[in-house]
Amino acid sequence: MPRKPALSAEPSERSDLPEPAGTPAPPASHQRRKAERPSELLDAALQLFVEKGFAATKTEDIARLAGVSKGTLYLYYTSKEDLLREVISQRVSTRIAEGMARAAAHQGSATELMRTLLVDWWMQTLESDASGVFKLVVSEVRNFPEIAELWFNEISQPGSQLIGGMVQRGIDSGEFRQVDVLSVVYSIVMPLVMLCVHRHSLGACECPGMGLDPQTFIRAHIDLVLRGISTHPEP
Amino acid sequence: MPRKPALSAEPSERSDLPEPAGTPAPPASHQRRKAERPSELLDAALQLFVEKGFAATKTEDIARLAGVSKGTLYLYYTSKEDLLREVISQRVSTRIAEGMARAAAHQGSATELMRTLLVDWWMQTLESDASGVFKLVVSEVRNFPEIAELWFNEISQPGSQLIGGMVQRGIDSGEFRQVDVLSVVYSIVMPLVMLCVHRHSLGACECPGMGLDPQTFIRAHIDLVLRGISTHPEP
Amino acid sequence: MPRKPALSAEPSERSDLPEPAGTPAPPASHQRRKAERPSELLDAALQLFVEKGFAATKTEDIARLAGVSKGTLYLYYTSKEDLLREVISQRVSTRIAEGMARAAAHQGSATELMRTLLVDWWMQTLESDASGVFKLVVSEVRNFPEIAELWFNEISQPGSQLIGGMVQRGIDSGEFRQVDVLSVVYSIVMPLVMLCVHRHSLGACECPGMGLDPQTFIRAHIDLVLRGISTHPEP
Amino acid sequence: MPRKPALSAEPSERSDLPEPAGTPAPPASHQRRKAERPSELLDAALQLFVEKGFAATKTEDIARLAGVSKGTLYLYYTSKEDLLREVISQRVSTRIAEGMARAAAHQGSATELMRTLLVDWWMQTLESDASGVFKLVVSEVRNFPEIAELWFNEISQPGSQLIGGMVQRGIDSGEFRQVDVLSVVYSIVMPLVMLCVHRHSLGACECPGMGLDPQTFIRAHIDLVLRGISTHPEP
DNA sequence: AATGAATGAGAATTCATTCAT
DNA sequence: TATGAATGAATTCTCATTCAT
Repeated sequence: MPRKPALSAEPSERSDLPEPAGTPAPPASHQRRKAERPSELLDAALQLFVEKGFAATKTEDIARLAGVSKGTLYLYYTSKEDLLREVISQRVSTRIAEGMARAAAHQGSATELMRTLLVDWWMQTLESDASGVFKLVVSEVRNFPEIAELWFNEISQPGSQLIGGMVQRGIDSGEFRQVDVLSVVYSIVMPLVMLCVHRHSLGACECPGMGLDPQTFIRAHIDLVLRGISTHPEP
Repeated sequence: MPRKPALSAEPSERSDLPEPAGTPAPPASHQRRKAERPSELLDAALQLFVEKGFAATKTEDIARLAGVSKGTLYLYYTSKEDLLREVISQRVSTRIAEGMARAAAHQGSATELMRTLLVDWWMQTLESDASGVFKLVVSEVRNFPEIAELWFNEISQPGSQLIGGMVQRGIDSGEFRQVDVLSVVYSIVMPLVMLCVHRHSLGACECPGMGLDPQTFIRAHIDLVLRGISTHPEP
Repeated sequence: MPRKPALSAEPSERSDLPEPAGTPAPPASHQRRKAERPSELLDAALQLFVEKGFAATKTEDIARLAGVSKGTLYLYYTSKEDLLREVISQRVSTRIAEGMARAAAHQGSATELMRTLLVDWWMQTLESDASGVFKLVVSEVRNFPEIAELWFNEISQPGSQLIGGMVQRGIDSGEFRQVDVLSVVYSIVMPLVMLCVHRHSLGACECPGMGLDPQTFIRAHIDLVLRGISTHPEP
Repeated sequence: MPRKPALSAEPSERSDLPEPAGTPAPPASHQRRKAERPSELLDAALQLFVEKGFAATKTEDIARLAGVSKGTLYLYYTSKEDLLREVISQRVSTRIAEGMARAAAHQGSATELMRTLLVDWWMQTLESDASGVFKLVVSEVRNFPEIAELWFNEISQPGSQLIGGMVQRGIDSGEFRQVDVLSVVYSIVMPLVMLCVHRHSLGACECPGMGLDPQTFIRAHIDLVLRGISTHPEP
């Protein structure tokens, strides 16, 4: 029933824009649409679920936002809940994989790795749609136990391993003190997760805001933690 | 038919009966009930709103949990949304006031003040029902702009002032470096807010959990920050 | 890029090429299929309508059961209701014609004719798909007045004439008493119709069943009636 | 929100008219209605299910026919299917019990008993709403296995026992030949069930009809069977 | 002719709110 | 005040039918 979405969350998605002449015609619109629908629906669903919450989102609005009719949604997903599941598991997993690849490829010091990787990764995440998933999960887990499972298996656990691995590397190399790894991971991650959550809740309101830009905050936060665990804190 | 205008949750609600002058008159049991109804309804509403979210909570469930009938709820609150408003503004404000009083009374160093006050306050908050309000606000602000207002005026702003004041005190006294106060406030608060949010979302699931107890985390987190801003970090 | 229209499983679909003149050209297998489509659709529709009822049957299921796609169904029938009409009028009429032919050809006594013809005819009907039509008509006439017309003109009336004719023959020959012909016809037919209906309703359930095989029942029933109207009942 | 004026199909319902003075007021309308609702809904549901079939009946129509709103139906029955179940088990069981009581009380011959009891019972059944249940069951069993169970346990089995008992009584007393009891039961019952089914399907159409009145048919049918199994058939 | 993606009217069910008691 | 039966707008999901390919 649900079509396996099958395509990336990547950009350059959906050009209704006229193709440069000479380019072979795009695949027959019928077929092309079919291939893109699932992803378009997922985008629409994510946006609305994050903004309004699952229960307050109408399937018809998702469909309209994706540019299709009510019925079409059910050609690709069996239910609103199915859509919720897919939205969550599709949008973060790939990002985690990317992070792991980058960490594995890194040559320099743990401190350096963390400073660049964490800042980059979280900045990109924060600015992408994926950041909304954090708010969504936080808001809805208790209503859908299945989400908790998804979260731990596909996101929390691999994520902890990724960051914990970097901390451990620093301990082993003598850069960091003999801290409790897991505790540090949470100290690092929680404010950043919160930043994502914030962006889609209070941060999305007219109101004052927290008065500093995210990049500055992320950088400062990472520095703070690194200084906290470093064996040679810079003055 | 004009709805009773959503009176406050305060006791001594509208006794048209003249109190016997001077006599404290222990309230008759059903009188007492009557006086407590609003608060019981608020407790029930908070619990369910936090657990299921606003849209997914049924007014009937709130009423049942508070031990009254559906209709009764509407004698005290004009609508489900009214209940949401009240729930949010009632449960955190008092706690903030307490914190400010305690901070004002403190004599010793800023470091000392922060270490004790923040740990105590957040531990108590985390363990009380009030912690749920954080999750509730995070989940629902975007649907109810009014909540954002409540939040900033009654919670965020006074809270920032409380903590920012302590940081500033430390800077003035030379205990802390010349850091950006607001940035530090956020570094302090965000993980703690997140802890509250977490407790009512992923933390409420069966799943592994974050592996460390809250008190330890709070203490470690405050220490980390203090070390980060201190002019004389302990080794 | 127009997708090759996903042709049916059949090869060499659709030859626009002129057939070699003069050659009788045994119908290409796909030609045969094409010719049989309507009948296959009717079979599928009958089966599902009888089993689930008209309203609860999905056109897509009919199409699938007939081995074609949803759209194809509409190339042969204008609507689901059209299919219902056709299903009813096609499957019983032929059987009635057969019965009339056989009755006309018969030489012996009315008793003998009825004993053989009725038993044979109803056994064959009961075991064929046609038996389902009785259940279908019974279940759906009230929703489709048109069906009532079909029923009376094409089935009920000719059928009554067929059986009534045999009874009258027996009265005329002195084999039967001066009974009311129509009344006898109904006494004969109703249990047999009921047998068909039963086969497709309660008789199709797991449950105990009526404990006697149809042939025995039919035989016994006919005997009972014949004995009832006979001028010389066998002891 | 306009209150449904709540008039039932019943006459003299809802008397805004002044009650005759001195008459004790009818039970509080609120309460009285609550007590009658389930039965009114069942009546409405039976009528529509029998006429249109389960799938083609709209819950809203049932509600309207019962004089209530859509939502009210769900205060009494959990679903349309629940209504179907109840409709079937409530309307025939009582009639069977009545029949059994009467049979048990009978003193005279089996022949006499059957002639009077069967004719009476089936005439009453045929003319009551209960007759519709037969059509309903026949049309819907295959979609709802649960109905088959209900049918066998609450209707078919006790019914067979009731009639079979009478036949057996006649055999024991020498009135009837040594026939196969069950077979006779079916010969008796099937045309009568069919009569009920017929009344709510083809019999409800404008069309010619079967040309004889039910009472005559029932009488003739019973006579026919009795003559068929009697040891001393009257000429 | 055949396909199957898309549509949208329609049906079952839920739930905030009202109001007679 | 308190109750809970009743309401009906709103929401999810289905399915007959259409139509571009």
